[in-house]
Amino acid sequence: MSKRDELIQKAFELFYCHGVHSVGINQILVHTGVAKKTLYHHFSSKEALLEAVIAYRDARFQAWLFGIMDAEHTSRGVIEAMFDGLDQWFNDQVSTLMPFQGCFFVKVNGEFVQHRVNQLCHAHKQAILDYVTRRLSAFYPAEQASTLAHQIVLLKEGAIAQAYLGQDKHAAQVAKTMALALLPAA
Amino acid sequence: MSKRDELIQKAFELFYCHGVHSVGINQILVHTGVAKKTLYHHFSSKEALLEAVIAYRDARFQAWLFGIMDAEHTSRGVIEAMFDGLDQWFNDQVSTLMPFQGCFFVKVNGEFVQHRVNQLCHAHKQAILDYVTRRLSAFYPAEQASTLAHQIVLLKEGAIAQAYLGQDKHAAQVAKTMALALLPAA
DNA sequence: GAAAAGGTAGACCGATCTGTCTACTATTGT
DNA sequence: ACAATAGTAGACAGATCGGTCTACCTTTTC
Repeated sequence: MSKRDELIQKAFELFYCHGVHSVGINQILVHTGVAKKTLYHHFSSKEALLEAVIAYRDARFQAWLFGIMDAEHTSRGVIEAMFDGLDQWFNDQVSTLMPFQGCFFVKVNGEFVQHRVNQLCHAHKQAILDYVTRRLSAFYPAEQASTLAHQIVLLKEGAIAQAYLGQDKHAAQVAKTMALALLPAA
Repeated sequence: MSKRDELIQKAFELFYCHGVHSVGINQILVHTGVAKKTLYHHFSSKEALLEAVIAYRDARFQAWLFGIMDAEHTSRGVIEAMFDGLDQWFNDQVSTLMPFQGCFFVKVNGEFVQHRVNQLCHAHKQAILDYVTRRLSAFYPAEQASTLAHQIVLLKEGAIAQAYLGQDKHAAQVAKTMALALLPAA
């Protein structure tokens, strides 16, 4: 793994756990053993590093989530896979994600206002909404698929919030029950 | 309004908008016109101020939310009032709260880890869960009321997340529809 | 009318922050 | 072989951070 990737990986871990503004550049350097010059060779600023971290997490998260949903080919299967995946994430059974500490994008978004970072975080959520909408469009008319997708991503966000701040490790199952009830009885 | 309350009020506004770690003590002093000595006369540290801010927001938010729900005396009425209230909040029609910028407690919680403020933020969410559970207990058996309450607060958190980061100003209505569908047809 | 409490302005301290820079070394591609 | 690239250690600059302190003023209360 290149020094660049090491920096992104470790910066993500620290940002995810402690928050962006609480973690200094020097902390990242100590934890990686990388020289400061090297960091600023790859990234023009802490903010540039943060953007790379966001892109990294976005790619990882989408690969994981869409990966388990792609394997399903019924509307019920797609939704079940999604919330079963969340349940595994909440209970730290997904090695490719880090130990669950809420949604990285929600956390980062909360530390900035009217900033490019906010657009990137929103784009991540939009990509998931678009994916769910597209998958449901295979089973329902466009308008119904869109409505359902909005409901399901709302349940997903609610489950993440409840699992983290609400400390409810069963939140994914609660959300799953509600999500499946939304699907028309075939 | 006492200087102490002015500090709490303005600190909340700045923390809510920019995040706790992004806002310095000196910024709060400039925006209030209060002397630094006065701040440290009322609060032993920035952290003590933050705890007072959390207590302030907690009291304000609960007074608002429980106020509109207390007026209802049917299960449907209670739930409708809750999500109608959220809808007004998301669309900046609640003067006692500040312009909507997501959940303050979710944001603050995300900036700390294994810290006293995490407990305080969790306590806020727990208080809301307890209130909803208690209100529903008037209409349903204890176990059913508890299950319903968990579902309802999950929908509430999902709505807040979608309204803020998802930029969906209709999220409360989406959640409301799902919430009402959970109630047994009387 | 004296004491106590609450207030102001702002200098100051030590720590930490992001980011720059010098000087040097190792690797790699052509 | 040589130039470009990637790397090291760490001093340094300038700004900002939370927090302390001196010196002085105003209001309230007994």
